[in-house]
Amino acid sequence: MRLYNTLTRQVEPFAPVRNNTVRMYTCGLTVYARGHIGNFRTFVGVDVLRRALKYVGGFQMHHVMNFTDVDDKTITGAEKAGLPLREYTDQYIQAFREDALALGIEPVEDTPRATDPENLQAMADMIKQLGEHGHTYQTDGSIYFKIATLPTYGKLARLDHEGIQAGARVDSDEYDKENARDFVLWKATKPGEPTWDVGCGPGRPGWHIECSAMALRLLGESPIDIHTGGVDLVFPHHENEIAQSEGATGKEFSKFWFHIEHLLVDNQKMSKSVGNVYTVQDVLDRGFRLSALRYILLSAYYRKQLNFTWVGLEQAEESLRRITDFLGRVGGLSGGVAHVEVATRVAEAVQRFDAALADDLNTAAGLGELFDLIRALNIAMDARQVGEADAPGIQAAFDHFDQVLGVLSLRHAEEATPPIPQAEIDAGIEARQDARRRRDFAEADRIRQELLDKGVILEDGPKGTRWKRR
RNA sequence: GGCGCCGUCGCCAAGUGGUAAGGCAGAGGUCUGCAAAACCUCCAUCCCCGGUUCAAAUCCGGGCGGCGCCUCCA
Repeated sequence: MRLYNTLTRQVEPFAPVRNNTVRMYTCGLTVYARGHIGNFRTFVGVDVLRRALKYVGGFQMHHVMNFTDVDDKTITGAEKAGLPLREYTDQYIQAFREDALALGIEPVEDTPRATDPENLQAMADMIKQLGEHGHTYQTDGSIYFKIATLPTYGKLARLDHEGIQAGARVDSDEYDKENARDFVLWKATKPGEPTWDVGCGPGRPGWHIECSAMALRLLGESPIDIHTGGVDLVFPHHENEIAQSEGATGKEFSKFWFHIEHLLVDNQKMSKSVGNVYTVQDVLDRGFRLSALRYILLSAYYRKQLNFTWVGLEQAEESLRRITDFLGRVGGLSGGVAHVEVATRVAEAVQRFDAALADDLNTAAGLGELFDLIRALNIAMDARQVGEADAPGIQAAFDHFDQVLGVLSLRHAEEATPPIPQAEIDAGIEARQDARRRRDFAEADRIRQELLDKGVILEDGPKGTRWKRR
């Protein structure tokens, strides 16, 4: 398996440093609001990485994804809502879990929260360690990381430090720093803010320290194998995580840095001021299924910006329909022996699919292989060169594709939920069959239209009539 | 201002030196009570201009256009 590494700006062969288990950390959501579809591009992208490592690479996973449940936004939000911080962030964590599930994102092994006592303790320990190594200083009860003490600072982002220093838009925090590039590890208590005293003086953690501390606490000794997140985290977040972790341990923090490009809406980054922020719920409200959203996210290379449009969602619906229709056709095969040619063609497709995914997660090329196989098998089925005995092998191949893509099973679950009671559909199909036998086609068409209006499409095939969701 | 990415058919999107995958949409046909689905056929020379090469969408230079990062941010 080969992956692009932001640290080296190159595609490199990947293997876990320790044994067969990949130790991976993902910077999760800051839970001050419901996650938007841009957030979920990242999380679906990470999910595909995770699945590819498991099902193509054959590795085990120890995957940590955190929730940032304390920062300026969560504190302000909780205050506005009149809720305790923990209670306020709970609701968005819950919402994230629901959205993630609905998008077919596999649960990860650990989902720590910054304010869990053991994590705050780990942060304090790391800050102490940094102090012992001479990387910190204090001002007014806050503790800062002194970048000048770490010569390798900037190796990930490769930014022009002089430029940062001279820039007018540097951190406008009220906290005093010796140097604009320095960043805060622990913020001294301010009136009305939540505060913890775990050995760094009363206060709350800076943003970056939580990820360093939780990653090493849960994944063990560095280097970990992969650290992931959205591109916008490269600087300063990930750069600072490296500074903290490597400053504290003296060892490399992570072998691979994996970043997912932004989802754009209307060709722009989503932002509240532009008014182009959509949530998972918004997609549902427009009558789309989340399998279509996941499909869109899968249809482009993760390192390229992806422009989200509603037209694109419609196209994704249709593409997905082609796959599920094909699978339905395979499921309806009857009679006939197994064909060697079919098995060979299927094996070829699986092999190519895996190769595409192993090549830095080329899901678009993988989908291309999948559709090529569909065409080939459709032609073969028309020529009656595919038998019922071939079906399990074909099914197994698509199950494999979907272990990585995670979109067909999602679609299946959606399809299985009828828009109207199953009995009503069955009754309609039955009544229509009667009408057709009587050659009362007007009545047959009326019934079909009636069901269509209720969101059920009927299709007549050799094995009778089947239905699917509109 | 600094750094970086991108520009491939109407739309989406692979391909990064050997003569343009795939999906959606569209046109014609086969099949069907009619549909739907499926199948067949058709549908691009890769933003522009130079250069390197036997050979470039793919490499180099210069334009034009879009986006992102440099500040909280997926």
